[in-house]
Amino acid sequence: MPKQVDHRERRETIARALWRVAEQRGIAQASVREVAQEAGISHGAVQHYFATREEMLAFAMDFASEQTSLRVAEGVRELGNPPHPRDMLRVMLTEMLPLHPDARATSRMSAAYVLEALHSANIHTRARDGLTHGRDLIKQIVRQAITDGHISPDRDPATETNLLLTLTGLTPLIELGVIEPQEALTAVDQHLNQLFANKT
Amino acid sequence: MPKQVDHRERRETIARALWRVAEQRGIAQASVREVAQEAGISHGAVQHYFATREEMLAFAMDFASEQTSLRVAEGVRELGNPPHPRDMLRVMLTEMLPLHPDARATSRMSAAYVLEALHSANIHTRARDGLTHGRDLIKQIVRQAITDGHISPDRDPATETNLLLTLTGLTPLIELGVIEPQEALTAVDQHLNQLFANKT
DNA sequence: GTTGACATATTACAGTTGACCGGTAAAAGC
DNA sequence: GCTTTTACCGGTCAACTGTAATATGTCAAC
Repeated sequence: MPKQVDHRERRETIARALWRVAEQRGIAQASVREVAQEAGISHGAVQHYFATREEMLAFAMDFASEQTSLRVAEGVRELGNPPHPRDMLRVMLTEMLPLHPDARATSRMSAAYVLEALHSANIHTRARDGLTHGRDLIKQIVRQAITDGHISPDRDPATETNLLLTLTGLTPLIELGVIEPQEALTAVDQHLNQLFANKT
Repeated sequence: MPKQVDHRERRETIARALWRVAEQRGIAQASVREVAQEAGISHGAVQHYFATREEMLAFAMDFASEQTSLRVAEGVRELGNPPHPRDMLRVMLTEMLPLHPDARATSRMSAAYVLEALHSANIHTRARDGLTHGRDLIKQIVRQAITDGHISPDRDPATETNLLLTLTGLTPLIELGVIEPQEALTAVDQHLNQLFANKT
């Protein structure tokens, strides 16, 4: 057997280097050479792990989604047992917003992901499936919360789910410094207050 | 006097060509040459109107914001007199969402604008100021609506304004086909219902 | 019809890009 | 020792980029 390296780990290292370049200089500047330099390896090495730049970008984007999911899972695990649906939704939303360094990196990759999806059939499918999956998770929580009497049965699960996802629209306001992180949290809590109004 | 050309109009023509390229192939593909070809002129002509590519992009983005404002103003003008604050907010929000071709073009430019602002101090300032201005307009409407008794005085104008702006977060869901335009409108109306609950 | 100002087109240049390829080093099996 | 497989490097090439310099076209005033 030849010299062995954890392929997956290498790719993740390169992906994180790409995140840093994208965060500081934009996705457009994330060339193979630039990312290689950021990762401290030769551009030939990057090519060894990613046949094309497109493949590298796609992996870095999927990796960002994956890491976000892991952070959410971690946050939910720290909640009481069983966790209150309101707290679960709050964790999900706050981890999707750029409120701390890790979340900011993945948030920016997600933004670039969506923009790229608009003119790349390949990425479009993956982004859509990912979003649909996340939406279904939230919808299930909302449905269960209605069943358990935490949310008024008058509410339409689908519409309320869309409105919850909509809170990620705070991202541009935070990123551009139009509002403070604290104001974003206030807005999230206010929305959740309304959703869980007059209930436990 | 020499042959005269409406400078502003030419720049807008080029900007619209840039929109088309950006919409179909992404901002990254919006090179001087590509835009020139889309506009049906030589790339030298584009240079005549925009010294640099960056200047061209900045103009196209500002032009998009401007056109959105014009569409909003037009929509508000078509309302009753005096217009109900709820209707005004609805027009603003629906014109910012990619629900028809013009709005989609400007929406995509806005998205690219924000992404670009994250690593360009120049654009950052302009994007932030533009967003802050729009936010102040909405906040003023919310304040007035509270004064006029359309919205409960229990609501905090700043937070409610942030939540209204947040509805632009429906954009990715619409663009990726996760939800239908009709569902987006339902969500907007549901949010406005809650905001104007128990009031006229 | 000459001039001057501006619009547009052409060409050139230097730099960067992604992709490709040959070569080398290292590790493991034979 | 030899071969095979994997990891990595560095160079090369064609294509494309933004931009500058230059040339040509156009039209109105004098």
